[in-house]
Amino acid sequence: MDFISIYSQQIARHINGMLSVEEIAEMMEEPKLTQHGDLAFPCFQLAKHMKQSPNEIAKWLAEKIKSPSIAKVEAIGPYMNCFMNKKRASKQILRTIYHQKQAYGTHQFGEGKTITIDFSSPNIAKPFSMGHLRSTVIGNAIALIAEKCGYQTVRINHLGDWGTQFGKLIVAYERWGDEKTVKANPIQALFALYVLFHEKAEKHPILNEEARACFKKLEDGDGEATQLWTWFRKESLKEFTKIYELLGVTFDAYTGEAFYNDKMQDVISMLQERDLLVRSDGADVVNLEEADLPPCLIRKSDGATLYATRDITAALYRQVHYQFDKAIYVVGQEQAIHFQQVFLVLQKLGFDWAGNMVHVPFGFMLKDGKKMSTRKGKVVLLEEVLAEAVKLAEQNIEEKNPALGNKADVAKKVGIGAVIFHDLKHDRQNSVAFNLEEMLQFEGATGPYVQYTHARACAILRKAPVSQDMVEGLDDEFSWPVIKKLHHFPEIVMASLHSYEPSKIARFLLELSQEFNRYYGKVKILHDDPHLHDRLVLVACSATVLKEGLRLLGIHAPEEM
RNA sequence: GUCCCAGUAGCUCAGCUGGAUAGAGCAACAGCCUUCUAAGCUGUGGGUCGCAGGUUCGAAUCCUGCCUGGGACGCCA
Repeated sequence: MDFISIYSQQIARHINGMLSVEEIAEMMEEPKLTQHGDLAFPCFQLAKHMKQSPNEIAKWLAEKIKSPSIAKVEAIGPYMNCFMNKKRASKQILRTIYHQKQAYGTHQFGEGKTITIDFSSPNIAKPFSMGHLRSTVIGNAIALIAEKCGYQTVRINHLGDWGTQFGKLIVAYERWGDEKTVKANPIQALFALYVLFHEKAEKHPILNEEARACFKKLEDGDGEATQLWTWFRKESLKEFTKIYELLGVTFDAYTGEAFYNDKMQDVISMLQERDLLVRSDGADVVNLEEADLPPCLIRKSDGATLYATRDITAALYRQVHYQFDKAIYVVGQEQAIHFQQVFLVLQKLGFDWAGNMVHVPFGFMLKDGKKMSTRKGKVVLLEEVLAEAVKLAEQNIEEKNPALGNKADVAKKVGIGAVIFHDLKHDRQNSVAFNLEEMLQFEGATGPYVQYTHARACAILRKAPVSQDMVEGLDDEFSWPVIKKLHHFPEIVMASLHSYEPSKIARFLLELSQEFNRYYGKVKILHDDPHLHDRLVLVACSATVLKEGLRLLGIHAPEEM
């Protein structure tokens, strides 16, 4: 049941091949105003071919079109507005959804293919800040959407557990830290040391060199440094796991940067064999001038490796290990050049699959108009924000539905859903200004609004469950906007994956909720008349799509709230 | 200096593969719960779509230049 092809085919029949069905479909528009029908075909192009005014053509052609699927075609100016046969269309749409249930919107084009998704990837020994929320929820949603499209996904948490920062941390710990403080409150203590290091290093730059030397020691397998590193990493993971559980995010691998420490030599040798490695100011780089990119640093002058070295190594490992058809990196936009460099170096090494790697950038979480800086200690902790959201949800429940059974569970789903949805409803490229008040808003265009709509639908179905599978279809003007929205879900899922934009689903859910709530306000669903059953099917289908859409964003849909 | 992203209602944002009268939410104001969950619905007010050119029958949307904000640009990640 594809409105556009039905209408396009009808038009093509009467225009003597001046335009192909595909060309017609391409021009088809969805009118902004409901009184303009379900589809609009502008006649400007035809006017050129037929050497008549578009208005005349619209008038003439509108009268020719006859199809059981189309109720009427109306010429308004140069437009031919098509009104679908609501009864017939809704019958098919509702049947499909009611029959497929949560499988509605599933695609097969990804079957047999694997996508690796590198996301979240927080730095060890630092608290999980609001800044990490974006990568985590966007990556998680993309993984869920990809799975809905048939792909097998490998979710990789490329932990920032290696690099000069550990040199800094170890130096700071040895100078100013003590075991007791760190043991008592690991992340906080380590983070304090990290911030302290940056403060001191500003006055005494020599500390930076000390840190670099210390990281080199770590890379070379120095016992004491390795012991500290192992400890720091373990404590951090414990902390992160708590957050991931709260958010409901899972990973298939926690292979961080350190994992590739003993695998990088192969890459360096490969680059040397192909004469790609060049000495420059004492460091080893790959020149990328031909692509107008700055050189990619592979090895520092002290011989230690860099971020790019590890990412290249990781890509090779992943290709061998997972044989990905596509590799996605959900990492902030400030790293765009880095990924261009990494992908290009892999291409220069002769790996064709480097063309299947894509950086999915996103905007910053801003605080006071600026990027949050971990180095200066200016962070907002995600854990605190989540706790605040859950608390607020609890208050809301107490106020609005005190009789609710499992309050704590629902509060968690609603509070956390609000935070995730707030992040995902924006275009991923846009920066998001951190605004706690806005994030904890439960009314209007929010996650709880969608959840509430779902809960409302569920409440009706509890009172009057759908009793049989037959669907006759609805032809009233109130249900039609809801049915049309439901019909769009599969294409939204696909578009959302192709553009790596979970926000498309988030906005779709808001629109669907709005249409459903309008319907709910205008029509007494449980009214006992011959259409009761079909209305209940519509409610059931709406609930299914709302729940499934939220699931794709990593958000729960409680049945009561 | 070069490159990337953004600039649309008081605020937060959709719309951007060109098409009819530029849409939501928040905030403000006015209504709607003896009837399916008011975390909802209905209505009112609010816009030189950053600026200036250009392409086109038609530009918020495409092109060029400029302005503003954010970011990136070899030994951090």
